[in-house]
Amino acid sequence: MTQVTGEHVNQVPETTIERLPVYLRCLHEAQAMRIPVISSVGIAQMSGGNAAQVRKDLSYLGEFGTRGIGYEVDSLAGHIAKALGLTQQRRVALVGLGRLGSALLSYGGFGDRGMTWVAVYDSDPDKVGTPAGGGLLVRGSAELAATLPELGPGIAVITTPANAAQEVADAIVAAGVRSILNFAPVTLEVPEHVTLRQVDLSVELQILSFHLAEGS
Amino acid sequence: MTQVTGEHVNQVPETTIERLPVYLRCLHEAQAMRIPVISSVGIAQMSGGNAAQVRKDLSYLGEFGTRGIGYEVDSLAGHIAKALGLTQQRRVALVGLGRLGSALLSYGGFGDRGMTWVAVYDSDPDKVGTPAGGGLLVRGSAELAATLPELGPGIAVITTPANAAQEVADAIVAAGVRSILNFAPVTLEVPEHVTLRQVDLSVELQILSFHLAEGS
DNA sequence: CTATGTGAAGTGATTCACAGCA
DNA sequence: TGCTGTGAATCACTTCACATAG
Repeated sequence: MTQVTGEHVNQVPETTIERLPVYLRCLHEAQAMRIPVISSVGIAQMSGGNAAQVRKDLSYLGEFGTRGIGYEVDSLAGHIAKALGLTQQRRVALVGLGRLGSALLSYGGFGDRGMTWVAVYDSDPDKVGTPAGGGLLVRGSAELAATLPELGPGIAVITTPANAAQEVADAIVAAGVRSILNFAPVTLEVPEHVTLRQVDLSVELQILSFHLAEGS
Repeated sequence: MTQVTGEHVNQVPETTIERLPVYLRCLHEAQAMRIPVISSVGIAQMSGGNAAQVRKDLSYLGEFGTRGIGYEVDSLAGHIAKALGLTQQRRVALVGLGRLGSALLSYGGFGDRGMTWVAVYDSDPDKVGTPAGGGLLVRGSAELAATLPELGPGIAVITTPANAAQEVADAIVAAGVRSILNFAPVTLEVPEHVTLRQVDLSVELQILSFHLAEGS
């Protein structure tokens, strides 16, 4: 399940925003294959979408293609990365160093593209002070309110147990963080101006279960 | 990012299906708080949604409420669970026992509600034969085609590296699995009749990054 | 002749607003 | 009176189809 709240007189539709990172990944694959130019049909095939939609999505960002030719891969990747705000490093904090939190930290996939971990918090005293990866030491959750503001992350990831998540979210918001990615299976309440995305693994499985039940 | 493909002369809209597990979670919370009856407004508050939408969503499944009163919590939870196919145990296989795969296995959250792990595969020979949790031993990925059909999972979860995911998906589909939850950051191609959901952590962060860039 | 960019049409989901019922 | 269930209205996204440019 994904959910977004936040400021909205959206120029670009939310559904388009959700596809842009996928297009970007396809363009990086094309770069790796030394493909210099790609058409909307090509992007659609790689991303599992539809060519008209690719064109409309890209048109929200500007006019990057050449009629009769297609899109120059490097240039288009640059434009999408810029639209996504990936040209500046994004500072990200993690709260909750359980198995899932550890997995995210060690996952190089987004360590790469403009995302930098700047802090890791956990409430377990045994973990506090130990290395968390990336040269970071685990901080105690009690320190969160005191230390997060100066670290200045734009994004915080919550991987705490469900019962701690709202309290953590409140502290994160109070520290000025404007975007939250929550993996805890609870509905968080955040102010209007905070963007919240919810990823719930149990919800995903239940959706698949529905389709199995329906499928026969 | 989430994506669904599959058979569709959908009675129930996909967006509704995505909210049902959330409503179910709220009802379980209400049960834990010994609340016997809840209104659409109450469910909306707990789930972060809107009351009219809650009513419309539930109306796709049947007429479970009492006018002037609301919904009986236990009964509604039962109806939603049934609609989601959670009254029967769902057999789930995991492919790729890295950090993320391990985290999912150990996450009790869905071990509970109608989901049972029936097999774990990994390509690392050092892991094969070792205990994976829940009394399961890790099997080699090479065995997948031979052993998965008789284990008969309805759902498979892919947590392999990106470059292995399509091959794994092909084997899974060939083994008769009809629902796939993919965490590998690639666009998978699956036949029409297979339901695919994609969870990409990097994509989620990039979406949040967009909103930061836009927000000021 | 090819492929983009985009109004217009079509489709689907959300919200409204109220009839129906306890 | 209070709250559900639901047509009707609204809003948003997708798809079509073609003018436009190379």
